[in-house]
Amino acid sequence: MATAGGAGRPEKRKAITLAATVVFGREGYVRASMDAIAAEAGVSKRTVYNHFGDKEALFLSVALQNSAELTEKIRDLMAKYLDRVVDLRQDLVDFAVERARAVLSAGEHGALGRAIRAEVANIPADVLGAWLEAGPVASLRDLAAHFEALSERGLLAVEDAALAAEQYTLLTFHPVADRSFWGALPVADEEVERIAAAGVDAFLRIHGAPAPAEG
Amino acid sequence: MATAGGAGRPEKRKAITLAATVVFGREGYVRASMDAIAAEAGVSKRTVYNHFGDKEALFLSVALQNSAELTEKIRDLMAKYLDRVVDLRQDLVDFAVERARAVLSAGEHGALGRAIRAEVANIPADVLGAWLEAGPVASLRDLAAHFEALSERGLLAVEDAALAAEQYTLLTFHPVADRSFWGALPVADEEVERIAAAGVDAFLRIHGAPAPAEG
DNA sequence: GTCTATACAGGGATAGAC
DNA sequence: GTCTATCCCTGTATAGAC
Repeated sequence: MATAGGAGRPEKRKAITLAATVVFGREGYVRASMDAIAAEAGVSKRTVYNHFGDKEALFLSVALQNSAELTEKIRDLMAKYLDRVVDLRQDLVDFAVERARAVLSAGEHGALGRAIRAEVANIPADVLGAWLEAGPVASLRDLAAHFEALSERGLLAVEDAALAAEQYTLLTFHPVADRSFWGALPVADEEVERIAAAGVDAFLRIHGAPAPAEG
Repeated sequence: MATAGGAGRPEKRKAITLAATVVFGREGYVRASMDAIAAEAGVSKRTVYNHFGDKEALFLSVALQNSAELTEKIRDLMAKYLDRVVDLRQDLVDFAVERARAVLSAGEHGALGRAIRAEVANIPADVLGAWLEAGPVASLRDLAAHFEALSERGLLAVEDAALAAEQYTLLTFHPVADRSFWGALPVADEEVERIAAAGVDAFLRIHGAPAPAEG
């Protein structure tokens, strides 16, 4: 018997993964059909089952992969905006805007995250834990590390870096996630920018370094 | 032909509404079956169709009703904690805790909200607008009015009351909503309290009134 | 030996008929 | 209130093709 998640043409496997990400993201877990995923991937349904066993295993597999990819993408954004900071406020705003775009972009990574959140009650606890660890928790830790570094440089006055990272996310990302229902509906670019700016201003009131004495 | 949403024994209608709220909240829209709702209500499936037309109309009907009820409940909590404030910080913390409980309580109102959020892409724009207006938007407006009043009393220093209301919600409610996935998973009481306290502290750093000069 | 194509068994859903 | 028509989905089986 073919092993679920076992071998096969890696090319096909990749096509299935991508198709499943798209279809699960668009339709949600229950509405998505294995027929539609096979069609989207351009392979036969049997091939999907040979590679992934059953629908649930396929979903969980692409969920974990998606989570890791998104974390990597966000890590790149942090490196771009938070490593060599010159204008802290502007960099925090730009990072917020780009992260919201990356996570909540309609067609891409964000959509699957929404499907996972909708199915959370039906996901085994250990898989959910792995998804969290590879995704949101990892990003939070990365951001906390950056805030700690910025604090040591005197650009922030952060006591609890993990708390600060969460509050930055709450103030700059969640308003967009909320308005768009985690990417299901579009949000105008200008609104994302406005939200980011207001969120960063609030964040700096909580955790900003006191202005350096002049003269 | 029986009018969808028309007459019928109001007793039965109420039982169906309650049953639909429970089953949709527990299973989500797609998984919930009209059989299960009829059984939960203790009526025949035919009666359900006579009262509400079809599955989607039933869902949208209970969604709107649930949204309005939850708003009313939160309004009561605001009256309890934010009308006659003596210890502002404590009252803000208590309100945050109780609101999180009310909205995210596993079995009750919160569960249906999660189902609605999961189905947002399949809900007609006008119904979604009505749901928002009766629910989250109304609560935000109520909270902003309270913050304005507190500001006039000198207990807060709020410039933009709507923004302050949103930030309070972001800092005290969203961390719980996020951890519990909008009520799908339990969150320990102590954690809710810890989050509320940390959120209120951050909120007061943004919008708190400067300490009155003593002596 | 993996993939395609198709057909099919079994279950469950909505919605309507009687 | 039961019963049923119709449809769709998952997962398997049965063929043949590269």
